[in-house]
Amino acid sequence: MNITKALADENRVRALLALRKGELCVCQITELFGLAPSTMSKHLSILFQAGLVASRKEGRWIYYQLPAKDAPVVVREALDWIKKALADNPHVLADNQRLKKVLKQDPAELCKRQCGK
Amino acid sequence: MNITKALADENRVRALLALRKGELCVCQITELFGLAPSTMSKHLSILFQAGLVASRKEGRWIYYQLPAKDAPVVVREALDWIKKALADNPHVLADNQRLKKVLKQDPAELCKRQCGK
DNA sequence: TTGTCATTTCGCTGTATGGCGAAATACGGC
DNA sequence: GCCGTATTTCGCCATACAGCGAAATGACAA
Repeated sequence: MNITKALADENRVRALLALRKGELCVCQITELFGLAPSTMSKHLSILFQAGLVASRKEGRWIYYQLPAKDAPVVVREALDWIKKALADNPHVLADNQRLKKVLKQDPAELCKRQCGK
Repeated sequence: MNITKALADENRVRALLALRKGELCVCQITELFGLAPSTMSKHLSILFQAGLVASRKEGRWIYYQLPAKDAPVVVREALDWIKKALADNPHVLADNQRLKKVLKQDPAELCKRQCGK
């Protein structure tokens, strides 16, 4: 039930799909969706509690990523389903495009800009 | 997204699992969960709009059932996932027991009792 | 047609949740 | 230690949604 509730919000699902290509720092995800850092943080925490993402600390940055292969079957199948179900969703496709641009920027500068807001 | 939202509510998921063994009339499902008929009706309508259940009219009764084999892949996989993920959920197991008792009763009498309330 | 009964729709209430900004926390650099 | 910065937590507001009962709808029976 944790999982289904976590998947009920569009932004959270889109965040999961954005992580397909590899881990992202919080400020990158925040930039990608244009939400407030506090909002994105809460979303990520909900995904984390559901076991749908893992996180890794590196200095001041926290990177979120999809869980490893040894994650529970239920989790992996949920993620597989989400990917298949929404791969051609227009929002997700647009996210892919915007993600490329975000990745081209220096994470440090992204973060600084967001703190300035 | 319709689907994930529909699966976000515990009563709706449990209703889906209750339909595994075969179709049920609205009053049977209502009896099973002890909710008001109007509440159960809304839940079923949400599941229906997500394509997660089908319905069949027989006289005054409306029977809900899991969708047929020709349902979209996304729907079938979502249902498979739900079944696997919650098969050993205590609520679901208890539902199974209560469902047996409900099925032993005459549907007509169930309905009559609920309207009386 | 009138009545009865199963289901849905409507109007309402209380709670859950997404959103933000401000304050708190955590961590590297000075 | 103290400052700057990334992230989270907290307090608040607006909206979404589950729940109910009452009224509306649809369908058989008399």
